[in-house]
Amino acid sequence: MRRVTIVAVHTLGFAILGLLARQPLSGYDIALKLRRPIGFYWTARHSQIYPELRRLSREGLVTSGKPEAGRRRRAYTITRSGRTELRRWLSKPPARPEPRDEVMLKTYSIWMARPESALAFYRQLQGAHSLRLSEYKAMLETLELDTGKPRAGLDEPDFGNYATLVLGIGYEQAYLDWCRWLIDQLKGRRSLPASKRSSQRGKKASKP
Amino acid sequence: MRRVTIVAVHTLGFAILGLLARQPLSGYDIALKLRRPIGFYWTARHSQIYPELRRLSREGLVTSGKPEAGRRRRAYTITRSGRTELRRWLSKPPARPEPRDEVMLKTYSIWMARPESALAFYRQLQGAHSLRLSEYKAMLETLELDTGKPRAGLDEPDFGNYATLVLGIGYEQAYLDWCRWLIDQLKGRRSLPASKRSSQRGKKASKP
DNA sequence: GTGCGCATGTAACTCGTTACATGATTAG
DNA sequence: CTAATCATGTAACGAGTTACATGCGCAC
Repeated sequence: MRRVTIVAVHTLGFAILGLLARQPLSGYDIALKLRRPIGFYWTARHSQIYPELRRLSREGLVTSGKPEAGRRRRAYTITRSGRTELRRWLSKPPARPEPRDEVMLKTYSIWMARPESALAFYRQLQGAHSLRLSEYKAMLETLELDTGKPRAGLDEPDFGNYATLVLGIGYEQAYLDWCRWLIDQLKGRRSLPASKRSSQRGKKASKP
Repeated sequence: MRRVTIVAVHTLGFAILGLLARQPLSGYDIALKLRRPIGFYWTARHSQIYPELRRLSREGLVTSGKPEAGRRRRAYTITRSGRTELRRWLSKPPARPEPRDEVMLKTYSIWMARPESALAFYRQLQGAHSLRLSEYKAMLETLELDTGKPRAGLDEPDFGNYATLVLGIGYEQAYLDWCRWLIDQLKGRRSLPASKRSSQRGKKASKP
């Protein structure tokens, strides 16, 4: 006999389940992981995490033992049904994201700006993204067996880290290409956008 | 004599000012523009827009005449100080965005998924982004003088549209590269990530 | 013994969404 | 005349942030 329970879990709940599927953690630990590495694509403060953990616990998706001997710390563990719910969520088509990109919004009005201040703005942006790119690359290297080859198999947690980093790097590279192009434009040099320079960009991606 | 007024405008307020800097619009028109084209990087419902317009009006950044003859419609116009505020905002470094990327969050846990459902998931994603890319490309073409050359000058509104589209296209291309790579991985074909296939990707961006 | 990092909790507020509500104009 | 679109407004709710608050354990 199978009990059909309607469980409504927030996205944050799944972020937490995704962490606990790898190892048991306390609320405090989760807060740390939600800064780095997950913080690159999802964040939450502890003021959200503790209530969410209690909710997950109420739903039976995680369990918490008693606080550790002599410590206040209380570790949470994912349950069988927690894993099931997580897996179900993984294959559900994502909610279309509400776009909130302040840089794009500013760029839409770039024609209003004084060229010198625009130049300063986009140079600063370029610096920030370039830093972010090196950070990602360094993290990727530690997960690589060989250049471009993940050390982990498809069913190992590290493959998740690897795959997200690959997108992050692609995204940052595209962003930097764009910064360079735009800065050139602002300086009066009318170069081609990166995406137009080579006609086979991306075309041979799956058939090397 | 110069009055120094501390004006606190929401990001949405600047989105609206950015639109009104191009032409006078009613609240209704703004709601439409905030679906497309601005909707690609910022959105708002009319329930936010009307109150925000009244706030901007109170601050003296926009003015609204009487409703048009016999119509309910009321058009808003940006003021001189509205333009000044907008320009000031443009060069201010952007607030670091709170990342909320559900797809990345799922990918982080991809090792938990059944390969077939993961495959279906990322194929669907690929389709959606591929559609988005063609949409961007079609929009870009209408703004192009010649392939890769904007019709508009740096100080014309259309340059803003052009620049945002260039990033959008770069981003979607990177996203599609990643989808292809990941799908290959899931199928057991261990191809190189797009970013590793050619070592000069992006390097010659500003010096063709 | 004191200050820092661990560890958890809650209240107030903000921004944004959904839903409810109304009325005018126009196309068929 | 009637339905769709234009046009505006507000209330209730939800998710997330900032700020306030507490207490333990350990290193100096």
